[in-house]
Amino acid sequence: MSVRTRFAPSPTGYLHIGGARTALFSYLYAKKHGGQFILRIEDTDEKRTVEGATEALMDDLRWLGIRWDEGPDVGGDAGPYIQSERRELYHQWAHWLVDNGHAYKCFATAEELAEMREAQIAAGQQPHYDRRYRDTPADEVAKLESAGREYVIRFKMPLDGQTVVPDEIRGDITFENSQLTDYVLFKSTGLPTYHLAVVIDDHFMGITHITRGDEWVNTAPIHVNLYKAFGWEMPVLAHFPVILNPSGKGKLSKRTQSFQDGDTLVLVKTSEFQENGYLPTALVNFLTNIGWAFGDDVEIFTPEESMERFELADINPAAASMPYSKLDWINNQYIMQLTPEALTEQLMPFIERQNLPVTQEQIAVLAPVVNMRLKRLTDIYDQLQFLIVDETVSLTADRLVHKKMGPEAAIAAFTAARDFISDIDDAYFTVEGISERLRAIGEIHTENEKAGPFLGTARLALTGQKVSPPLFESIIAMGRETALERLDRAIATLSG
RNA sequence: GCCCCGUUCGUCUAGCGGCCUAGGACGUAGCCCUCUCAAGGCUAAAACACGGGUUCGAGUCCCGUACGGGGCACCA
Repeated sequence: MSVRTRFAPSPTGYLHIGGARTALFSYLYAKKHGGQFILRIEDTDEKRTVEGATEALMDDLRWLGIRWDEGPDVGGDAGPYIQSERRELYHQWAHWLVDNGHAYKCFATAEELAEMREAQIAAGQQPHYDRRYRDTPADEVAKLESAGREYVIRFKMPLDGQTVVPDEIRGDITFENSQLTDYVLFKSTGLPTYHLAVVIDDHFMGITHITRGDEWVNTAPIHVNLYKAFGWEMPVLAHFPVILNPSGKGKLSKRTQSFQDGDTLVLVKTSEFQENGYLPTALVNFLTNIGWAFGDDVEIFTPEESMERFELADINPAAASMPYSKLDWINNQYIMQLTPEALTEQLMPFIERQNLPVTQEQIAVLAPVVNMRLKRLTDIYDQLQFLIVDETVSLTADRLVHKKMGPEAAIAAFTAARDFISDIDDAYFTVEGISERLRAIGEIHTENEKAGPFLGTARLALTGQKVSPPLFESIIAMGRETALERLDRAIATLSG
């Protein structure tokens, strides 16, 4: 039988980075075995369902390159893939459980339950449902029902003994049944709770491996007992460790927090990563490295490569925090792998978004030399600074004179450079065409015949910055006119 | 509080009883390269939470303690 896994988010907002990793691991595992990866939307909580969230979730998954074989948009033989469209099925099986003695109707009202909890707490007990309707006689139930009383359907959990949850990552986890109670399977609203829906859907969708975050470990005994009650074969279970805040304190927040630099940044929805200049390929690589390792000391790899080795049993069960600085490094590695053309293409939307006065041609000139300077695509803004604002206007003479050159030599060098750039043919106004000569000019006019000092002041004169992208590329990017204008200004400043 | 899970450099991890004087990566520091900044190369500092067992031998197995995380809804 082929492996089938699923990712089953609730449509309550954007894809959380932890959810993205859960989806990714599930996807990798299915694909490693040539199986299917299914997307299912769990919208049984009407109050929390957010309009448009399903589309947003799918967009985020697509952006990451995670493709599902069956799902709400593409369909499939086991559909529908949205739980709210499967009400009949849940209703039918919930009542099957009641009819077969595995579940019962509970007529307790919310106030009644609240009262019960208060009393338990006052008595120093753990608050828990006291199974008050578990053994209500059939005629009594019928009476309550015909009186129009609302009810939920609760599962008859075993009263004693143990339930063993076999987990692919952690091994067998044993729970004392006396610690558990009769959970609600079917709400008075006519919709199932997660526990009922997940078991029914996973069964009828032929899911072979249930993969999910480990916040579900404690409720897994319900699922195990439900499978037993239904007489269905239990899929393999794997609970992934949670991702912690960068500080290592607490679960990565679900709230959208503002993007901060350094260790404190906490990002949530995937599109936030996109907006902040991360490549999906890099993010996927990064995420795969949390809780799982490629092996052989390899850090950079494609999803296809990781698929060959990916095993659920190899996942590290310990919670991990997000190593964001490593994300930046990986992102930079992927940016450097891009061809200049591909990088230019990635960069242009960021230029357009900010409405910067920079052309695609200029980006293309700089792409090959700024790629290793970009941790994030948004770092391009810093690199482009000299094209966006002209800071050379505020330069003073003393800043344009290097101590190894002196004022005379500086003027001579700048003049030579100006004349050269002014006279050169268009065909030679290229990085190759100008670099050798400009370097030579620097060497001639400097004490120790090193080009460094002149190139440093030239950088300042031409970009207005002490730090800039490589000088020759910057000159070509700004164009002859701008370069001459700025050199003239420098010469005037030095002469004045 | 109760129940589950976890604990290797600051962080992500390798390690599945002897190959470990504990390996890699990020980050940090230094050096080299160099037109600045990067990138790249080299080097350095940096960890088996603690206490008991088991064993000829424990980072690796068992128990306890501490700490961390998760869960205790008609939410998922």
